[in-house]
Amino acid sequence: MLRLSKRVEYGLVALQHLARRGGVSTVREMSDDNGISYDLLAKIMQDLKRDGMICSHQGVRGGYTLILAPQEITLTRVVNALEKENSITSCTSAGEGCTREPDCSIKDSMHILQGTMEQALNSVTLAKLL
Amino acid sequence: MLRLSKRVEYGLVALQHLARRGGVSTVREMSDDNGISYDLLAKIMQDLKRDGMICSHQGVRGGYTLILAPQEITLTRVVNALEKENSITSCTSAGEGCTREPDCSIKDSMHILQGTMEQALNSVTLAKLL
DNA sequence: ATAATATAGGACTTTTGGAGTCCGACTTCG
DNA sequence: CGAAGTCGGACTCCAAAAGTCCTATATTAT
Repeated sequence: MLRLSKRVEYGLVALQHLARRGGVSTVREMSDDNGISYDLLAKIMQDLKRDGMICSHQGVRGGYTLILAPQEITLTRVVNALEKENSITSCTSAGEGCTREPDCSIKDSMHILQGTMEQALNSVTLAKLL
Repeated sequence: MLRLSKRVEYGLVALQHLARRGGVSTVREMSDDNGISYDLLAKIMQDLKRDGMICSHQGVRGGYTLILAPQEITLTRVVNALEKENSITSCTSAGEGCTREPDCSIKDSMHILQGTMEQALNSVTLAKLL
């Protein structure tokens, strides 16, 4: 369907929340404010933290904080942080590879397309979503 | 996963086949040559025909023919012909609508993103895949 | 100390859409 | 007529996404 996953969608909502308010926000606060499953968002925040765009503080008065400038956070980065695969076809996936080998007729074309898409995702930053 | 569906992938392979060879090709010929399920490709060709980019001839010596110039066939058009939905999020879908209404904070942003993606898909034509 | 609040994360179930199959009908040419 | 095509509905199957549940660990306020 060529659709962003809910994980990415929720991740963007949360990042937007952090950027707009500044400082520390808890998962509970963000999930309640935006009608997102708490458990699901909690996992997403962990992934975003692993990437390094936010940091966490455990315990009472804890939560998450944005540590990169919104201009620095591209959609490509968010997608890569929250999804295992992001290749446009199996042809362009390192893990899978083209099933029509060795005579796949569109492999080269798909690599070009892959680049075009990544360029599009790269042109969108969190700053543009505020 | 932000991946093109197999329907679109197979559709592109078939369109490329038609463009390269010219004239009439049967589904059997295209499916055998490219290792694609016959039944699946048959449905795809019907959808491409409904769109108007190819025409069909039934009966013996029948098959499909490309009736538009490769430069005229954009990826957007192929995707629209082969997939019911192509909106980047439910927010940007006419049929679904945003579930975080009426206070969805990313709806506007997603429409911008939607435009960016369509622009990327529009920049790729069948002519570039030959 | 301890209770409350928060993240960390494994394991699981449910839901959904894509992918693929099967079968019967209709059409056309030789 | 019969072979070779497209046409199209109605399925099954499967993997990935989406969502849930539960326990552990860390931190702070009292």
